[in-house]
Parts: sequence; structure tokens; C-alpha cells
Amino acid sequence: MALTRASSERRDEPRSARRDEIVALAGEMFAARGFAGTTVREIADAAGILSGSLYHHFDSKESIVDELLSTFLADTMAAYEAAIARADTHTDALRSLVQIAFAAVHDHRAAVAVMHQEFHTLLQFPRFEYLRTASDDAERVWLGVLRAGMQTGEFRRSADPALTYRFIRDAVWNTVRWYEPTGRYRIGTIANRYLDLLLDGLGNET
Amino acid sequence: MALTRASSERRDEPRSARRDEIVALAGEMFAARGFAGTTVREIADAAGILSGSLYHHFDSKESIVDELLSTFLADTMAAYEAAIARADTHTDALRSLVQIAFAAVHDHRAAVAVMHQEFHTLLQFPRFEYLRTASDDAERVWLGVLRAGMQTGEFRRSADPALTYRFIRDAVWNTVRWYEPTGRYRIGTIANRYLDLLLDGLGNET
DNA sequence: GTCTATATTGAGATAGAC
DNA sequence: GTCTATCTCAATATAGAC
Repeated sequence: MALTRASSERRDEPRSARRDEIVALAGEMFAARGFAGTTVREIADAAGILSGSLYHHFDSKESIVDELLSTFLADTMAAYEAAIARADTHTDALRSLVQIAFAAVHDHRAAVAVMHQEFHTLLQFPRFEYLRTASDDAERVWLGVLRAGMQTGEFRRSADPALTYRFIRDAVWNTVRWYEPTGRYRIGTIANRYLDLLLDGLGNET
Repeated sequence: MALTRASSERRDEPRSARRDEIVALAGEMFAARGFAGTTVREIADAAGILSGSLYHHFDSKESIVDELLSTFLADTMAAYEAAIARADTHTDALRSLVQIAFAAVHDHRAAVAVMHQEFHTLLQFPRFEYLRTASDDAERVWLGVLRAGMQTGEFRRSADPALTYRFIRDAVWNTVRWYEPTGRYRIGTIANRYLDLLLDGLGNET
């Protein structure tokens, strides 16, 4: 995945603080009520304007969610690649990937929630095919780390890389459904507890 | 959760093979395209009748999904309780819970998918508050097993039961999004691989 | 039990004035 | 950049004939 543009000046749309503001507002609403369950009137209300005025900023509701997701995906992939480049061991690399993903659940909660919940719905539109591409790219990164670690013996060789990736991915990203930024579990704590379980297992070594 | 009625004669609705057929058809469509994304016209089409005729069988679209989910939830809780009663060790109990859940992903794929994907949407309607109750009941069963196993030392005492439950639940039920009944991984294989990862971890014991 | 026909509501989007 | 006013479409649901 080539990342030649900064995430803040992506695509062919002009930069605008107002656009970013509306994307953030709409993102929260999409995360809470779903993409189909959020009306353009509600988004406009939240932004303090009328629904017709939204179309001065975006040509459709899809364009709003598009901007939310493409920004998030580019940022996350960049973080993955930087972490892989830095890691000394495959275990280190895996730890970093897990921590990046949990950090995203905190830092880009709305985008993660929308990506997670609307993935299949949005894939039905041709313009969102890049979601599949981004998802495949991410899978390749994780699988690379898992396979390399199994080859060196850092990870159990009897594990199935594809299944292991799915189990990790599903547990990590689903956190967005119950994580509360102001709740009793901090995101770093959640990440560390998950890594303990993932690497050492629940069983006692007796 | 009291289970006094057989799942096939639930609530106050009369039994009808036609009803069951429509529920199954609609369930597949809800799972594939979402509850809001499936129209009563499409459901009627699939059943070979016109949309108006559906209202002879059900008084609303919600009633259809209601029947799908309440049947599934009652069956699953019954299976949980039977398994707990049978288990000799807490590890045995946990294994059984995991296997029951994966089996449900295969046997009640549509209901699991709808429960997983539409949970929050449906909770907005008062009539679906029982979904929250059922979810809480299930959590109590899993937490009971995890806590008991930690107390006896079968499970690592340093684990956090609440977080561990969520990690397991999210990984297990999310399988419904990618599991293919005719694919290369059989559900029993998936369950066993997951149990290996859960109990022993990915790291090598060196 | 299914059909025809339609009521009703709410959605996304547009045109043009200010 | 926002508002007013409205178009167009598609959805759930209903009434009553067959």
C-alpha cells in the first residue's frame, strides 16, 4: 500500500476545517447508530445547519463515510509498516501490531467502529472496493509476522497462521463495541492483558 | 433463564410450518444484507408471495427477526446449562462452552449472524430488551466457569475474568462473518484450533 | 392464504434565493 | 455557506376483494 499523500490532504477534495468537523460528527453518529441508521438531516442538525446545506460540503452521504475510512486506513497501515521496520524479533513485531490496533480503537474509535460494522454493507458499492484492498493488505502484514515467527520457532509451529490471524483480528477489533474511553479499563491495559492471553494462554503451565 | 417451553412452540404464536419456513428464509437474508437492508418485499419474493400477504403470517418485520432470535437464544442457553452439568473439570466446561458456540455458528448461522450484527440496532426497540437479558445470562455462565477455574488453579490466576470472557466471546462469535460451511475449515477444526490457542497460547514454551 | 391497490412515512438529493 | 422549498423514490403497513 503506497502512502504518498499525508492523510489530511487525501484524494482530490480540498482541505477544510469544516469538512473535517462534519466528518468527525458524522463518524460518531455512524458508529452509534449505523450508516443506514443515520440520516443526513441528523448529521446536518449536529453540525448546526440544514440538510440541504450539507451538500455544499459533500456530494453524498457516502462521501462522508468514505473520507472517514480512507483517512483511518492509510494512517493505520503506515503505523503497521513503521512498527515492522523497527521490530527486533517477530514477537516484538506482533506485540506492536496488537498495540497499534488497540491504540486505534481508542484514537479512531468512530472510524474503527464503522469499518468493523459497515464493512460488508459498504462493499456492495463499487466505490468502496478499496476497503477490501486495505483489509487484504493488513492481513498480509499480520500473516507475514505470524509465519516468520513460526519459522524461527518464536511461535508454536503447530498453529495455523490463517486461523490464528482471524482469531486475533476478531478479538482485537471487536473491542470497539464495548471499550469505554472513560471506563475502568484503559486501552493499554486491555492490550497487555490480551497479549498475555495470546502469547501464554489461559491454562496453567503445570 | 427458565426454559419451560420447547423452542418450537415459543411465545403466543401458533405453530406453522409456513411461519418457520419464512423465518428461515428471512434469517438468511438478514444475515446477508442486514435487518434494515432487507425489505419485506424481498422476503415475500423469496417465499413466493407478495409483500402484503406476509402480513397474514407476521404483524411486522420485527416479529420475524424476533422469532428467529428468541428460538436460537433459548436453545443455546439450554445447551450451555446441560454442558456445565456434565463437565468434570472447569477446563472441560470451558471446552464445551467453546464447542457449543462454534457449533451454533454452523447450525444456526443466520441467527448467530443477526444476533451479532443487529444486537445494538434491535436493542433500541423495547420489545428486544430480552436480547440484553439473554446476553447477560450467557455472560454469567461463562464468567462462572472462568472464575471457578482460576480459583482451583486450572486457569492462570493472573488473568482478568471479565476481559478474558470478552476476548473469547469476540473471537468465537465473529467466526460467523468468515466461516464457510463448505469451505476448507470444518467447524470442529476451527473450535479445536481456537482451544489450542486459548489454553496454550501462541508463544513457544521455551 | 394470497392478491390488488394504496395509504403513509421518511429517506437522499436538488434548484435557486439570500 | 446556508436556507427554503421541493422532487423523487422506496420503504412498511393496511383494507378489502377473491
